Amino acid sequence: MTNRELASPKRTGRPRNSGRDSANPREEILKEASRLFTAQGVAATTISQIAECVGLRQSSMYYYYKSKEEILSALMEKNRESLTLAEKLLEEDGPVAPRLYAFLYTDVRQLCTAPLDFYELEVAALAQPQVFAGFEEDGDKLRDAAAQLLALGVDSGELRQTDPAATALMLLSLNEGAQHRLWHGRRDEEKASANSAALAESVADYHLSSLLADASSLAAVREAGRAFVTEYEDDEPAA
Amino acid sequence: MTNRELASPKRTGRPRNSGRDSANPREEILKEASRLFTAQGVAATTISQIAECVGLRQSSMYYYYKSKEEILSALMEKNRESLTLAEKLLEEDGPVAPRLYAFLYTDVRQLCTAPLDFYELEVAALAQPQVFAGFEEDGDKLRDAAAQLLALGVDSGELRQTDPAATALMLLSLNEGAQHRLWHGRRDEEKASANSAALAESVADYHLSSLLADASSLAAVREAGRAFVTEYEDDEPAA
DNA sequence: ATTATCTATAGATCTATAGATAATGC
DNA sequence: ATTATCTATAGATCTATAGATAATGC
Repeated sequence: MTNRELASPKRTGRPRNSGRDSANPREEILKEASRLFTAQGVAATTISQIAECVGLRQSSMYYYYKSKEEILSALMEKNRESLTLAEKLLEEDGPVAPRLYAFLYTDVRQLCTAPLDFYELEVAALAQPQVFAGFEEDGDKLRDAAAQLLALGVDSGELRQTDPAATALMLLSLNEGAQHRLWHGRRDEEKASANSAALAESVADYHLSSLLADASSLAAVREAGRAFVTEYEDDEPAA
Repeated sequence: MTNRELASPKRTGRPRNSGRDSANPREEILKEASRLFTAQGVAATTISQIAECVGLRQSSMYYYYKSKEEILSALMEKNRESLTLAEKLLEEDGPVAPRLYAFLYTDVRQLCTAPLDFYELEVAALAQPQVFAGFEEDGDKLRDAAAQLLALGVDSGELRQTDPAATALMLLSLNEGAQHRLWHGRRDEEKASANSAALAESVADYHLSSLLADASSLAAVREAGRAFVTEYEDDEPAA
């Protein structure tokens, strides 16, 4: 509010009618777009609505993004993090269960703090197959990584006997379902972020209760898993 | 194909341009609509497209449904069955675990064989709050029923110690997430229906592995649970 | 001169209504 | 006469482009 004068030291270009200004319009468009997409659904949201929220005229949006699909593509890029973590975790040594815990915890957190409900992205991908090429492929890779972790754990005896591929589907289905519940009830941005950590822990606990051969080891697995999580969190600089 | 003459013994009203005919246009519209909604998303589907698939002109759709929202409301009615089952199961006597199994199994099956991906309904509900009044309410009731079953099982010692309300969320999240995965990969109607029974069993097994105090009782619980399922399936006449 | 915005608008849908029409029913 | 469809179309959006304009930069 009060930073309007401070933050705009003589910007170039014609001023906005709305008076509002932005240091990084591309980012602000993504932010408002994801808010509207979540509140109304992607298809029900128009370029005009996004423009209005940002403080621009409808046609000025085309200076930044040529279409709604370009906005979605940009948002998608932010949804690809847990795959790299999963692949790193596969290469670690030592017990599997804590790595599985870390994977599950991080996946839920990432889904919950991503800029857009995962299901909305999926539906958008349906309508625009060519734009969203890598999308399905990433999903397959994530499922494979989870299945590999599970297979390792079954072999080592840490996890009870299950079919890794089928169980990987259970893992990812619950993660996404849980994510969706959090998003769907979302009105309060702050609260959702706080809740995402608690939710991620509940989900990871639930999975390991189902999977561990020795249920009494849960507490120790959880603690070791958390160590991985903080380690990898520190790797990436805070956004 | 060859039943065209047999099936249309002198119908009243102006004939369709398309030549095609239908004994129950309202039902056929719902069928084609849900097919298109699933393939493209609700918002991306137009009345014209539905009309074309049914073999009608766009404006003739208004003879049956006044808007896309009316079509959605009609589809929603078919998504309300597992709530009644859950409430019946709460009133049964005897061990809780088999009842929980039956509830979970039936919920997944119902979600998978419903005419529309549950998430699509939710997004539609967002956009049309007044039309979809009872929708959120039904979801709350279902969650409460699941929590009550869990609480009973924890009290009786059949299930391990958990927070019933939080765990109920896990149950329903996985069910919906699993349902969504099946729908999303859907091209082949026949196959999806066959898979839904296998998926429902996997999901119910996974949950009970997580929840049972004594993991070795799973096989017995599954069998007792199946008995409930067939009992209640026989109650309702086949659609 | 460059940049970021604006206004105006053509064209493409999509919705929803009015009124005509082609069957059967009586 | 009744029913189920049709054709035609007004009105409401929404998209996407062309070209003008109001700042700063040099």
